[in-house]
Amino acid sequence: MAGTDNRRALMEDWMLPSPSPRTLMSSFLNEEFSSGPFSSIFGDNSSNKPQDGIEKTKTLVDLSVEETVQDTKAPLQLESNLFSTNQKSTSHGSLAERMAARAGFGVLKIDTSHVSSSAPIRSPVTIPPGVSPRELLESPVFLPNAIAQPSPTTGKLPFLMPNNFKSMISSVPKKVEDQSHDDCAFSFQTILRSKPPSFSTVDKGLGAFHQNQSLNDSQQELSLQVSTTATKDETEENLVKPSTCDSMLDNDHPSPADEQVESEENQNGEDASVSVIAPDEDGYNWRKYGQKQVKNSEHPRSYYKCTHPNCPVKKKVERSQEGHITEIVYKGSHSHPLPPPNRRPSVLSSHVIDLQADGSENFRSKPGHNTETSREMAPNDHFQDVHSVGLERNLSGSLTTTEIADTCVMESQEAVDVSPTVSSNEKDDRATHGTIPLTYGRDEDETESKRRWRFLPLLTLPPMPLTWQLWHQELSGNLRLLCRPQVRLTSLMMVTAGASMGRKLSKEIQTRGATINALTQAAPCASMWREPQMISSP
DNA sequence: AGCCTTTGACCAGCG
DNA sequence: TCGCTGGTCAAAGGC
Repeated sequence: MAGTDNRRALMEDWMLPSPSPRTLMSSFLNEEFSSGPFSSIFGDNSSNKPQDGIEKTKTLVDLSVEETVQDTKAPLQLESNLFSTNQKSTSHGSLAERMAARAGFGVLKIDTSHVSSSAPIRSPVTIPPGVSPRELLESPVFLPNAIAQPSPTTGKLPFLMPNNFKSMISSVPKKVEDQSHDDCAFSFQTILRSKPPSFSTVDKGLGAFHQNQSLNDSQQELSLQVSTTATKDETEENLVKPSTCDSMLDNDHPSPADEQVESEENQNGEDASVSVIAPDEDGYNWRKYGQKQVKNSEHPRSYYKCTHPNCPVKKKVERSQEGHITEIVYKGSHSHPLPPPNRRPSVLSSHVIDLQADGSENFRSKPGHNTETSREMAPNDHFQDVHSVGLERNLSGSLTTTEIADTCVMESQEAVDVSPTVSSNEKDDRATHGTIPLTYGRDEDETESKRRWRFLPLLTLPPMPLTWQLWHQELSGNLRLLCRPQVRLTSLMMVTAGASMGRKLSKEIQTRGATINALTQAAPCASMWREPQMISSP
């Protein structure tokens, strides 16, 4: 990985007024998001339930849809696709429409030449037609109810990215054709994801977001999230089913149900944001204490307990043979805050990237929603869910289009100070969790940590600095990655690589929580990747 | 050494 | 009471 200096240099470069891409994106996003009714997309989930009294929450994630991935031929058409997609995927389009469109798969290419003056940047991400950028942005993580999709590959998605960012990743399933490419050739395709039902409120809130970006953003975000939240069942269990996403994403998905999702919950019910996270990666530490083949299920059910002392939370996870999570059920509420990312055992820690400082779990969410359940339920978690986890939340649910559209600028501070009401402890906690967005190095000093990071719009958004999680790996070596910058830009990407490279990357990602840098190095072809822009805080 | 996973056995609820 | 089923325990082993 490039040293910090290098990184910085890159960042600076990035900061150079070469906004074209960004501008495009912004305008694009603005248009897209501002105009479109989110509610339609997300559906109503606005129901907020107090989670406190809930003992069990069931989040159902339907991931059946997988992203429709175009073949790798179009791998580099990311930006263009996005744009094209936009057109098609106006926010107005119904899901069905989008899906239908998707079936058509015509990938448009965008002429990026004007986007980025610098070299021939090929956009790594390809978005299938019919898919709106919004969808992309709304990665599974955003699924309302915690629909998170875990990574089929590992079964566990680190949702948090520990140190560096908190990026959580959700996974997205999808099928991709096998195409083996040179190791060097990586293409990213964005994966589509379903939208969570619950984002309606978000939509409404978006406008507001745009208007207020500043400090209040975080708060707004919170409120939005809260409102959006979710959908928790009255039931006490949270069931997460991946199928939704899958279905949305791809029809072809071979796997049965699919992929799992993760749910993060907010106590507030933000499920939405909830991102769909891999169950294992909800940020909490879990210990498997049993596995059983249940009668009416094709998949074995695994039983997990939260490893925190005295924490009664348990979860049941069903995975397909492929390792995809088909259902996640959380029971109980956490009696403790999310563990700091760096403390998290294996899974979490493994995700940590060298560069990362403290990640947030957000992405951790995984469990969703954090478990939504857990969050929802656990009083203590509230905060975390909403705030500290902040990141998670932000990413997942809260990320409104606004953020994205508006250059996605986040301040770490903002992230931290999501709410004035947050106690210092909570703040600390969040910080620990990595709620603070985009901090690159653990070592970073405050000054640095206080800097703002500017994220480029999704299309232009350079994956590099972002932490990506491996969602799934195809036999061919293709990787599905989920990226959730704190900004909430959640995106799924497909990396097309030769089998050998794919394995290599996969390992890297799984064991270390690959950073974009790592990917970049591995895939020189992905010249498009750029680090996010970091700007000094005012 | 500690933590986690695996896995067969055990327990409890229900019809 | 019995059998089925889901959930949990706990020993063994791995990392």
